This record gives sequence, C-alpha cells and structure tokens, in this order.
Amino acid sequence: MPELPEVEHARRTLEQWLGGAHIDTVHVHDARILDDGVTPARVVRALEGRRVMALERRGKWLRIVLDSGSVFSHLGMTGKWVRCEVGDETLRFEKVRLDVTARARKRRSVRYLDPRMFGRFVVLKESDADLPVWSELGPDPLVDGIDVAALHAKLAKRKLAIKPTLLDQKVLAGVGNIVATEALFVARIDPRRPACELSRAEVGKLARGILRGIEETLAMQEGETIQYVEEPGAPNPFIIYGHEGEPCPRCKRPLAKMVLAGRGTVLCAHCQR
DNA sequence: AACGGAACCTGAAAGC
DNA sequence: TGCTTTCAGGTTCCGT
Repeated sequence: MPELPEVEHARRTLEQWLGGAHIDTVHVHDARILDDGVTPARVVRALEGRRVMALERRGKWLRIVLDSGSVFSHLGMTGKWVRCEVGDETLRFEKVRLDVTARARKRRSVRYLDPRMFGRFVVLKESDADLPVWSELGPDPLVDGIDVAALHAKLAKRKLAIKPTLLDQKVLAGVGNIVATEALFVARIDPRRPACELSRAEVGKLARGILRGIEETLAMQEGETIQYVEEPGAPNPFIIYGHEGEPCPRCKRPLAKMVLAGRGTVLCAHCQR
C-alpha cells in the first residue's frame, strides 16, 4: 500500500524507536511473511541479541542495519510498523514482534502488522552479500534527486507506456501508482504515451511532478503511526487520484479512469497529451 | 527481451 | 440485513 513517502515516514519513526536499541526477544507470528524456506527460528537467531545501528530506506524498501548483518522490510500493500508496550496483547494482523531495550533503557515492543501479507521480512542467508532487489533499485528521488538527462536517456530505451514504466523500480525507486498518476497529470502527459517518445522538457516536468508528489505526501505524515492517506473519513488529498468522474481541476471536464498494465489509472484525456 | 495478465492474500466498501 | 462482487497505493512469475 505505501509508496515512498509513507515508507520514509516509517523509516523515521523506526529510527526513533529502534535506533541504538538492543533486540531482546523476537517472535514471528506468520512465516508466510518470510522468504520461502526461511524459518521463524532462523529469524530469531539472526536478530536476538543484536543491536540496531541504523535505519535505511531505498525506494519502498527498509533496511534495519544490525551490528552484525541486516534485515529488510517491505510493507507491500498493507504493512505498517507500530509501537506498543512490552507485554501488550498480540494485535490484529500482527506478523512480527521485536521486543527491545532502547536508549535510556526504555523497553519497547515494536510490531509489524500486515493484513494482506504482500509485505516481506527478509533475513539474508549467510551466503548472501546483499538483497538483490535492493541493490538493483534505481535512483531514489528523495535520496539521490532526479537526474533529468539520465532519466530521459533511460526512458528513451523503453517502448512501454510511460505510466507502467514509472512503476518499474529500476527506473526510479519508490514511485508507486499514486505518485505516477499525480505526476503525469501535473506534467500534462498522457499515461499511455510510449516512454521513449517523451521529450527532454517533458521528462523535466515529470521529474518535478514526482518530487512534488513525494514531498507533499511526506509533509502530510504526522505522528508516530503510518497513515495511509485517504483512510475512511479522511478527505482525499490528491489532485486526481481517486477523483475519477469529478471535474478536472484544470479544464473541468470529467476525469477518466482506465486500467493500464493492470493498474487503475486516472487521467484527464483533454489536459494530458 | 519485453510485455500483458494472473497470481499471491485479505479486508473494506459498494452493489444487490 | 446479509450475501456477493469489486477493488486496493506492490511485486513476481509465467507464457507468448
């Protein structure tokens, strides 16, 4: 569910909860969150007794750097990390629990919840140097910025429509369906256009739209718990995402919705060309 | 190699 | 009210 902004918010809160902490007890409630063949016992062995040195993010992946090795967390569509008191009852959808002693000897129970279970909790095998999907990620817009010339060159090789191309994490890490939808509207580019047809100027507009979308959503994240914007009751904060059928903010014609490479896509067929 | 589509899961909302 | 259908912001695999 989360895209880059929500994952960055998760990284910041996890850094507060876990930075420098000693991991006392680990419990895996559902092994389906792990890679095939990895047992909960192996995860416990890899984590218990370790200290958390840093929390990193690349795209939608989180990396918990330990004094020996690392673990990776991907929130999938519905994952979130929450903090409880040690001894609190198991939460609904709880998949992994880390009971830790944080700075100032404060004990905390940090838990990973994931109803839909598209998320992953990855402990590397001793033989693996790194997580391949992590090292294959493209530039992270927030960490690396967007090099328009490099992006233009990369897109020039792709005949696929621009929107599904943007969702390829090797192109830009962390861009998801919402950011892609919004950025294409801001840049006034039709999501169906082949990526290779975009001019350098259009790629520049797209890059600005992506950064703007990420920064605006990140600015909305407050408090400790990850918020998935547009949760029940909350107004939809996006420009066109989720606004299909409503008037285009620019030309007032109704916004269309279609499926592109399997993903719902909102657009203004008049403004985006 | 590149692409579309299905699969992986489950909950919430919409439809009837 | 309650049952059924649809949809979901991600990734991966499979067949063409």
